[in-house]
Amino acid sequence: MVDKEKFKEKIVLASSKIFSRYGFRKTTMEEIAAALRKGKSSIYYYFNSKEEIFEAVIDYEAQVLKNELAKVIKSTDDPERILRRYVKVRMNSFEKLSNYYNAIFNRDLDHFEFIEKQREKYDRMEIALIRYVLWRGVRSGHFNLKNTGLAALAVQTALKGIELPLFWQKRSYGIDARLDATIDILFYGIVRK
Amino acid sequence: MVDKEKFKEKIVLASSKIFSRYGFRKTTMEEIAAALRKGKSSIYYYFNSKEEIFEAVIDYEAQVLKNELAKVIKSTDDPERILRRYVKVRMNSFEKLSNYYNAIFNRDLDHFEFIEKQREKYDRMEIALIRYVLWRGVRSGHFNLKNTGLAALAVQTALKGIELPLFWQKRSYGIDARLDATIDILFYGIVRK
DNA sequence: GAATAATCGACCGTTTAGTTCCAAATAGTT
DNA sequence: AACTATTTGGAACTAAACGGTCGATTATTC
Repeated sequence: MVDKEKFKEKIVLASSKIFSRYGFRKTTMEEIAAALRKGKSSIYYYFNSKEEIFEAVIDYEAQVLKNELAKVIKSTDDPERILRRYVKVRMNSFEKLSNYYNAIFNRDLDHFEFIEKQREKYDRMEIALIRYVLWRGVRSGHFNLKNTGLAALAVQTALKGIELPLFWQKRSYGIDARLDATIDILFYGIVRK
Repeated sequence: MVDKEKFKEKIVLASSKIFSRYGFRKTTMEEIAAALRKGKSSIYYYFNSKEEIFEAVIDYEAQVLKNELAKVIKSTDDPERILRRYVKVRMNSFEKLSNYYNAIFNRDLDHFEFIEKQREKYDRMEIALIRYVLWRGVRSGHFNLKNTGLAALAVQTALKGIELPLFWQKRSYGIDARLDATIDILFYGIVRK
């Protein structure tokens, strides 16, 4: 029973890779089982359905992302640099945790209820994080904002706007530079002159 | 009728990308059709089956590879450098033309007759190219070989040996350096001291 | 050696995907 | 405009694939 949980994690890890390569639809239980050197039916001893595995994968990736972002936030750097790093980590993590990313942004998966929940959860978390950064920025005099809650919402909306066109086109060189440029635009309306 | 051929090429181009992303099996006619903004059944006006499209894709990629390699061979560089470039172009092209690559090396596709044909064709072509390079190398005194035909066979066998382990593991940085190192090993038995 | 945990092959019902067919749309010709 | 040839795609067919179940079987634990 201790081992059972451990093996569930193994399944999540393996499935994460396969899902991220082929997507939910094209990934088969047989493949997941084969990756773990088990029979297909054995997998059902640990999870009740493919969907449940996917859900666990999303949860896992969300956790990873949250940890990465939290680490950035904790830094004692100045708020502007933190926000900058926050955006970059967010983008890079999404690249890795592509299932979570697709869950949040892909319309193909709309029919899963837990996806919608996850989206809301993600939004709330992100807004809270951003708000915290902004709040610290205001307190230290780096940022110039009246209502950090509202501002956090606005920043997140802007980030989402940057994000999509960035992912639809080829992930080529110079992505960091472009990211910086876009963040700059965001900043110069925020940073105290 | 002129346009028909043009559109067949469009299908090949589009399918090449999809096949290379998802493989033959996971690629659906619907996806191919959607990529070309056509109904699924319209594709059958141009090709008789999914397999036939795949075959055309392989042929196309083989042609591209052959051209790339031929260009290298034609260079007036010294034979050693040519052979070196040949190997690199070969490896890099394979990365791009992954359908052809998979057709040649993947065991999942063994059941297609035309794959076997393609393999043989590729082998013959490659041996001829290598032999030509070796022959020029011998003539110019760079290489030290009795029977270039036999030597070409040996070199190709060696290349195949390098190739697979190189592809199974992560395509990470330093691949060029490792390639050079491996080629060196091959060379020091060939190049005249 | 019984009891429990874990694995697996065979099977089922449903869905998917390759392919065919045909009618409709479109383009080309006279 | 009428007629023909080319091109398209919706609907239907069929075989295969897939998610999931079940009962039997094999490890493992006590």
